[in-house]
Amino acid sequence: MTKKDEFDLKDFLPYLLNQAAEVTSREFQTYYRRRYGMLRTEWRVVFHLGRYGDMTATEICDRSMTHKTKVSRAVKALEKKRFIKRTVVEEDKRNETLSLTPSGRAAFKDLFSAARTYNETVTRRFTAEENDVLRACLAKIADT
Amino acid sequence: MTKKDEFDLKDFLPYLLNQAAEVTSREFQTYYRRRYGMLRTEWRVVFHLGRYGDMTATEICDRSMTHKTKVSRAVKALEKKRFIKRTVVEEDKRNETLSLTPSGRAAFKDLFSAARTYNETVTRRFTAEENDVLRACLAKIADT
DNA sequence: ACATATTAGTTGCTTTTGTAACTAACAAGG
DNA sequence: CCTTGTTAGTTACAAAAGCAACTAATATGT
Repeated sequence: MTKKDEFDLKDFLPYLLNQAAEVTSREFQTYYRRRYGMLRTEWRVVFHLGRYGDMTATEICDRSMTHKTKVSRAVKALEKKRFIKRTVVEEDKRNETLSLTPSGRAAFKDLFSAARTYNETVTRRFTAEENDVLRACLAKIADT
Repeated sequence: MTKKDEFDLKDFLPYLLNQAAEVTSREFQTYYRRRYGMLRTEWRVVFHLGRYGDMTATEICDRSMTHKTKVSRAVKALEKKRFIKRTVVEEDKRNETLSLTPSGRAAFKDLFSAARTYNETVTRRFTAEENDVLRACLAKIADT
């Protein structure tokens, strides 16, 4: 496949990954954008809080490998839209615990199920084994 | 893997794809950035011209699914850096054929081989079959 | 021939991101 | 205590991307 002189964009992983990521992101973003006016990082923050429970911005940064300024801005925007609230941690006032408001929780539930549905439509295009290989490879590439 | 209530970011393809794309792009961009001060779209334009021969901006847009403003700006930047030149097509003066200058060609050669090398280091982490499945899945997702 | 539509490419303006410098709270050693 | 260092998070400024309106050349229908 990677014969010396035939090396091609179709073989080049950074390119392939970008194209695939772009397509799926664009498709899924219509949900959180249209319905809730969220940006990608905002949706990611909401997902973390909804799926894994309250946590600080730094924890979200670590778990999702997202830069803190991105998360900081997402948190600010989500707060303004009343999807999340912050609580300063008394024991260490540098930390703020983030948690979903009722409407944040409702948005999460909706988007969570939309995410699962969307994911299934993509997943259905491949065999079980292909899906396993795909996810394993992606995970391995991602945590370098 | 996708049991109803265990649905997780590790299963969500848009997320996995983004993380993996981000990692590889970041790693590879050090080459074209440091060595030639190129941006991603600029490198992509150079790759197209070097690998597939002279073509117009629109052809590059179509082949790489990149928006024309991005390509337009990349072309402008590459021209300023003397990596490419434009030639208005006499038969239809709306078109301009893009082609690499000697130094553009040199940069392409260098980056092309860096790309192949980088790609091999990623590829080596998987079996031949895994690589086939991975690329096939990504290609299928990308052309939707 | 002429009004209308299409195509290639650019530009201006806005939104988003990246980088680095900053504040505030805490920790730890002398 | 008090200097020094670290950690959480923000903000200011610059780089990049997206979108929509634009010019210029050509094609098309009447």
